[in-house]
Amino acid sequence: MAKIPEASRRRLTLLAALLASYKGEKITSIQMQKMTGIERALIRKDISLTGFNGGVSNGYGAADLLAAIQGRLGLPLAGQKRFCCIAGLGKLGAALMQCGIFDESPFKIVAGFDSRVNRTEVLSADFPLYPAAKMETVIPESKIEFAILAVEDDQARLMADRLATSGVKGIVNFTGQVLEVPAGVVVENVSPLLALNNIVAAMQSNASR
Amino acid sequence: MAKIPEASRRRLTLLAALLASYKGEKITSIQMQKMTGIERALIRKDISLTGFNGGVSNGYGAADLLAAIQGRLGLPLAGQKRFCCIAGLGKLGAALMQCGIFDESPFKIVAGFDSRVNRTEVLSADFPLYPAAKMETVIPESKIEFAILAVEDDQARLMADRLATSGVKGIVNFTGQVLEVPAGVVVENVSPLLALNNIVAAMQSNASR
DNA sequence: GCAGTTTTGTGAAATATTTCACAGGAGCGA
DNA sequence: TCGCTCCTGTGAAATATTTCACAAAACTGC
Repeated sequence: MAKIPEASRRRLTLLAALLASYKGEKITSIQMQKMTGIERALIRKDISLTGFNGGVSNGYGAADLLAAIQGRLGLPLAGQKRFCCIAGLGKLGAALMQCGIFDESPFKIVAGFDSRVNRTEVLSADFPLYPAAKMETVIPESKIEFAILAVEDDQARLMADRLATSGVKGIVNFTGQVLEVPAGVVVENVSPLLALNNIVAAMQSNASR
Repeated sequence: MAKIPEASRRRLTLLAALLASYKGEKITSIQMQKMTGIERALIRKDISLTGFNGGVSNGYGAADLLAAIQGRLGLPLAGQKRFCCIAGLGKLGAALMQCGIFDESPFKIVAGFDSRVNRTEVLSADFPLYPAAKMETVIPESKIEFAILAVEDDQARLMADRLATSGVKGIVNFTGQVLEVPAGVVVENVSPLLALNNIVAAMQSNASR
């Protein structure tokens, strides 16, 4: 089966998110266009990349379509657990670990790290918190695949290195730093500042159309 | 001047982030490739879209290149202030407003909103916090252009609507919901869950290459 | 069951993006 | 200054992506 281009992958993940919270039984490409802003012909092309073929002239079965996308992209299903850690337990890292965002998801946080011992001792969570020095042993032992990076900017690259060295395969990067990681490690940048800059750039571009 | 395609824009914003923290005077496309993973020919093409022409055979002047990218994309400079608000003052929203991430940036948070009055009264910040009912008046009055959306998923769409109606032009979406916004409003999705899904999808794709 | 309407799935055409490859400018060491 | 090296800037070629457009499939109302 051919590889799915990055742009299609991102659209499909977005569609999966949409479908996961969609309440109806059937959904058409027109409705999805309205909700996501993606051109409907493109939505159909993307869906065809998954091999799904259940959209029989009056829309797609939402649940089946979601399953097809998840299957083709290899997205984890609700029942599964894939292990994550949080690196950096400052305000933001602590909030991410406490806010319950991962509770219903297939991603489970099983460790937190901070280089300041007082953070790991003052905070509490329903998974263990370690000093950063333990990263290299805890990550492989706990089979941690992903990390949420929420350290201060000046530690970002060092920590990313250490996460990668420890075996982490994906990093959600909340810092403003651009991370240089070994091949095979995937970084997703979600820095609010970068996001705002992307928004400003998009606005300019729309304006001068 | 021609419009810059979205993919190029995103790469350029990333390069801008890279350059903003770059310590050297000169930088080559090869170094930038190493740090960002973007093919160097593509980096040069992207730079040429900005009209910058100062890369004289031994690399680009980092500061000049940064200025050129910022100028072409219309990114705000360090001295400027563009006003933002935070909608949703739960754990995550409160952390975002307190963690100081915007302090040195051209984005300034000037208001926080929550539909639960006790949140706006218990929390404190160096800008005012309002009940959500005040959004429609405060946003235009304070000339707020951007919002950080950190409400619970079940309120996400409603709040996004209200932000857009109030005149917000860009939303950084921390919720897991896909937002349907009027034309002219730009959404940047930074949900950690969506990010993790994107990472998983990318990993699969790299694996089966 | 039939005519009308809606929507999918998909080749083919139209665009857009990325990669290639190389001329030419600039630094460097002797 | 010369020869060597490194790097940019950019047409042209190679790919990839998106849009178009339409046949075929399935509901709807009568």
